[in-house]
Amino acid sequence: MLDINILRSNPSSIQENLKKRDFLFDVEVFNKLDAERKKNQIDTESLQEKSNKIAKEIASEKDPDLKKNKLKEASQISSQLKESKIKLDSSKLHLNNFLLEIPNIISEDVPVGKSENENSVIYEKGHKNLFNFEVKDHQEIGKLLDGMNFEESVKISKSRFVILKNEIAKLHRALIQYMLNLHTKNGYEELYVPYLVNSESLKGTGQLPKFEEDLFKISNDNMYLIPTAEVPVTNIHRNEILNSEDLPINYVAHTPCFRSEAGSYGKDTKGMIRQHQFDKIELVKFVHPEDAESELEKLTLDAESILENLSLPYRKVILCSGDTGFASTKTYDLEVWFPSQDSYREISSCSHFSDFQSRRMKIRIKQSKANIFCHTINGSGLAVGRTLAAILENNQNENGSVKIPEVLIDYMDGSKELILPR
RNA sequence: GGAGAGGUGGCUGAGUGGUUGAAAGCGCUCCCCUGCUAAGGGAGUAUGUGGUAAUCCUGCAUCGAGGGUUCGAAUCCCUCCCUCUCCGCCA
Repeated sequence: MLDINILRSNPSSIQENLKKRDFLFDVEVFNKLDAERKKNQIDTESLQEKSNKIAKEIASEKDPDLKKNKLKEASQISSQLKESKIKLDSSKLHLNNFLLEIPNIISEDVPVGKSENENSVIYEKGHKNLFNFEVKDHQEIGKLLDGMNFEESVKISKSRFVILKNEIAKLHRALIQYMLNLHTKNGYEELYVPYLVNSESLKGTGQLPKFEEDLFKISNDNMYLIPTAEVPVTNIHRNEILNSEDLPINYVAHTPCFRSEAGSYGKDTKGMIRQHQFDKIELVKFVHPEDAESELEKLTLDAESILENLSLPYRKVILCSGDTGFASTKTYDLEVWFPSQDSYREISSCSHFSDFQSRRMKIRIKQSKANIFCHTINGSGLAVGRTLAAILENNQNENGSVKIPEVLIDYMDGSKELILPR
């Protein structure tokens, strides 16, 4: 949610900025809604004042006749007040709904563009293996190793789920352990959090009200499966006033993530790239606004360190304005190399939300004068399923066996290679 | 799931229809006094949102959340959420 005071004082700059997203901020509609709200609020509050005053007078009025008159008057005010409140509530609701649908403003250093084609690569890192044989994709390797099954999961669930087995299931687990250990060593506090959250939490981080169709909702309760650990972790401090000496707060959490993937029916139908359920390690920071830029860089580096240590080739991309998410002011994507697709694919998305989320969630920083909203930053560190798939593809041998990255060998009880079953 | 008790400011804790945004204590901040320390005295100490250019002034709201009754609700009624105790069930 944007600062309503800026919308009032400088609507054209906001409008200009949001054009970069192809979002039309309708100033006229806004002004109309805000003026309506203002009028109703002033009306209601002055009636309320009158009502409060006369109620006090009644309490101390001794003369029975005067008291009777005042009661009559008070009764009239009260019914006017009731009507006025109804109007006020409705105008507040309209204004609020309007505000909730406005995306965050785009940071000045974000390139302007319409779609992901206009994202710009900052750098590429790591060595792409030059395979002297025809590379297999990860699902084929998974099958050869008897570690990945997409048919059984359809039977027990539906498409876009996977069953991992044996050494691949273990590698999946090893990745989680490894990532959590590295991040906690780098100063992130580890959390275990609920996978079901209420709608307030989703509103706080920005998934609701706009993106309900991307979520799985529990039918017998007003709860949703989390689409990312960002939701429970960021909402930990909802409605809180933080002490500035406690900042930055750094959290890391591993959770499964559930996404309906509505609207992506044709995309990535094979393999583990796009699933309804996947595991992810999420990094979340609560920071002072002044530190936000540098903290985003830090967090992105922390996510990158996993890719580096796993020796996976990747690149860092800054998303253009049109591809930057609703709540974000600036986003870096980390994309890992998939040799079977001859392309890079997103494996982490590191975003600075400025005070967009904290304003919705009312997360403030204690100041001597007026409290300010803190800034939130988060990113994957990393998506586990995609990391697994990337290792299988990048580390494959001709027969389908796979070299285990050095740093994971201990986590695999000393195994250096995933070998084909006999 | 059943029975009962309860949710008040940073904390403890009064308050059962009318100057209660809220007593008192603790904590915290500032000032005074006391040649250190200890003790004492005084003042202040929530959040949000309006009117405003304004940290001055001032209105309104907030005693778990949302409704209702009433001229007036922290106090009465309803629904929901949460906490505690006992019982049942259970990874």
